Amino acid sequence: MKKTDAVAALAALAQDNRLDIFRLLVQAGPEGMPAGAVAGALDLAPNTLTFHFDRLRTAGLVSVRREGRSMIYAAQFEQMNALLGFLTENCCGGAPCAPAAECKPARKRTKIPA
Amino acid sequence: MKKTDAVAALAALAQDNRLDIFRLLVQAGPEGMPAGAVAGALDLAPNTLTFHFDRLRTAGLVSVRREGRSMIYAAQFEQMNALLGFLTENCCGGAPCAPAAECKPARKRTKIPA
DNA sequence: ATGATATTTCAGCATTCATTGAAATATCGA
DNA sequence: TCGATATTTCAATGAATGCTGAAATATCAT
Repeated sequence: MKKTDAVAALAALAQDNRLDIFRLLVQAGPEGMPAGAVAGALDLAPNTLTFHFDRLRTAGLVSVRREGRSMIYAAQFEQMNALLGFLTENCCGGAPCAPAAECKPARKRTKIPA
Repeated sequence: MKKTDAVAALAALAQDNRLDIFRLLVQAGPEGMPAGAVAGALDLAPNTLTFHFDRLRTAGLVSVRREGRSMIYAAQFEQMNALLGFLTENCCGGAPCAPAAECKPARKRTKIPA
């Protein structure tokens, strides 16, 4: 990851609502969740939400896909891992001191038992 | 670490010059380095530098101490580790997936051989 | 096609941010 | 004390940010 990307990702996460949004998506897993659900969960105006999604997407932290009339947003775990890697790689003047932090959710969740 | 602190730390790092400054301090180790040395290394105006140091300090990412007429700034590794912890703790919906990333530089470096 | 649902686009506004220049403060050496 | 060095403070300015409201677009059900 280049410094520019790191700054973009950090800036994207450095805002109350966006950090909430991202954490929600991270917890939702790789399948993501529709914009409306996020709006409901965090009580945000839909246009405000679009604005923040855009910033997260530009930073490569989330992806979108359309599903019917819903837009499904999902966290991009690889980008988050790259950011963690970038932050730790400059640690301790090159001496290996930090294990690379990573988050590898299961690709697809088999149906959750009720 | 509370969300507020995380946002503050992320915002502090989400800027070109400050990310450079912080990385430089991280590489300098816990003993830190004088403001002037940072200014020289990154070619920044001294007042601009003070502005950024302030932001980093408010976010708890650096500390200062006076030494003669120099102000020695040092990275606060614990705060950085707390931030990494915060980012990974919300990973994977609570499932343990990421080892806590940490950076623990030696407290004091014994004289470096020439 | 029509109306309803889901989301985005656009214009505007107050706030915050990063930088600059000039002046102030603190410490050291002679 | 005087001058030099190191850093901070203050005021000003242009740019970016986050939010709001109104209108546009896309999809679905009938």
